[in-house]
Amino acid sequence: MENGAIIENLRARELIFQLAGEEALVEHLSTGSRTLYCGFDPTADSLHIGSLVPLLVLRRFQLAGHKPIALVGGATGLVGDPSFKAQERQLNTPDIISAWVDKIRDQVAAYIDFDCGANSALVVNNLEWMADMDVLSFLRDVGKHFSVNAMIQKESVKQRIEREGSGISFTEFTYLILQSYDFSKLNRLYNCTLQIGGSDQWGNITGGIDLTRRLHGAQVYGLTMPLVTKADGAKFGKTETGTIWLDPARTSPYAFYQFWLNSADTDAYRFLRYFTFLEVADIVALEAADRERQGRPEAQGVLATEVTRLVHGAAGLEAARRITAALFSGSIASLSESDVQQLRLDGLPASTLARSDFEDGTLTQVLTDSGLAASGKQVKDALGRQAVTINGRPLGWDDNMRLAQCFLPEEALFGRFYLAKLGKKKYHLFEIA
RNA sequence: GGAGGGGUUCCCGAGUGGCCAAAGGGAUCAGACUGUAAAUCUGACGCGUGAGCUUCGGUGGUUCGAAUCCACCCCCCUCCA
Repeated sequence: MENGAIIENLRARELIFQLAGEEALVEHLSTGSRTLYCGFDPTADSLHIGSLVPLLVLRRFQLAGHKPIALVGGATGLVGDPSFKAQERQLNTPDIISAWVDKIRDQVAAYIDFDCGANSALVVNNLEWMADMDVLSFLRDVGKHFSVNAMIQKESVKQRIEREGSGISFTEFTYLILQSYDFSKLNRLYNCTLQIGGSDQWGNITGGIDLTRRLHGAQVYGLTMPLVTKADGAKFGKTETGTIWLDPARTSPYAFYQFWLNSADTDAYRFLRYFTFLEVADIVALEAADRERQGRPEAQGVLATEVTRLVHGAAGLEAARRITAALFSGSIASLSESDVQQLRLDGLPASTLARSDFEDGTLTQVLTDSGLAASGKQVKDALGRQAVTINGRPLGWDDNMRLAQCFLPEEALFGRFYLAKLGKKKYHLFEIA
């Protein structure tokens, strides 16, 4: 791809929300290989799929011949970004943040290429330059360039300032300045001239553009991507089981695959643009083909396949599909013993029980403890609707107290496995020790 | 430091002595319908199979009885100094 075609490409993928310095930026990108960055703050020990969009855009830029820098916010994570947050955030300890930084650095590194010559990627931590800055230098050399009048006008903090019942601490208010300083610093260190981020980062990015000009007289640019939304208005990236994380220890490849497979029709094509490297023309063709056909569209399957491979690799995808095939084909009985064991290794939720555990206790207890159900009430509700099965046999309300009859020895797969199912989509494998 | 407003179950938000496990909405879960969709309808939605148990910032108190009243404390917001 030509250096400059990247903007056109991103536009076709609907990945551009706002551009700072549009024409100049296109010109800038067309005339050489540039350095750009995106920041990722450690707010947990893993990124979630919301961060995938900017991460992949970094890679898109790299594929177009530009040099990406992934910045991990070891310093900014200590402060907390107030942008569009309704409430002040709880501060985490430096120890915790530092541990998170390590994990996120590794995670981020998987999406960009560190060994491709001149435009090899970099990962940096803003603690490198923020740690030794003293308060007075900060206030005199950096803070002096910011107008509080302008800062309180930022849309990102407006609700915190104007809304009755909320507020903002000086700490979080200062976040904008820290992130702005990052940009100017990267501009100095690596001649970084573009910052990208989610649309919520617009205020922080323009702050950095202004500061870089004031500090170094350099013209730099910004680009934001749209916030990922869902057709039904629910928050993207969350499911009943919680957030969809990139870390396979937190969200198994199977769960990850299922998440994408369950995308709404109206979202699937947009997500294909956002989260895959498929050509836009191919996505358009797929959409047209799906429209022609009756029944289930192919888009979700393609989406799940592509994104799972991207994040969890071919092996992760393989595992996810294997489980999906086994569970949704209804042919659990046809699985071999090693298949069943493989399911467990592949990330199907599982736990080990002893026969003696069935002597007393209740089914609701067992299913709740296993994590299959959130509460006994849920199990109770499902039992009343024939929505709980073990190895394919539906259980009723009467079975709740008779645990041993739910797990009959003769019904065990290979003498020791029970696959419990709650509703249509939730499974848990029990192995008898 | 002063004056005022506020902290309710995942979120928003009603509730000012018993009828309150706490309205309503959202989110979520399950069932029907389907395509492992959407929309719609139904049910659940603090915990417990159950009797029952534990909740309304915290601690004490008043009362037969408190989310509701009182005292003190903690936290948040607004204005003043």
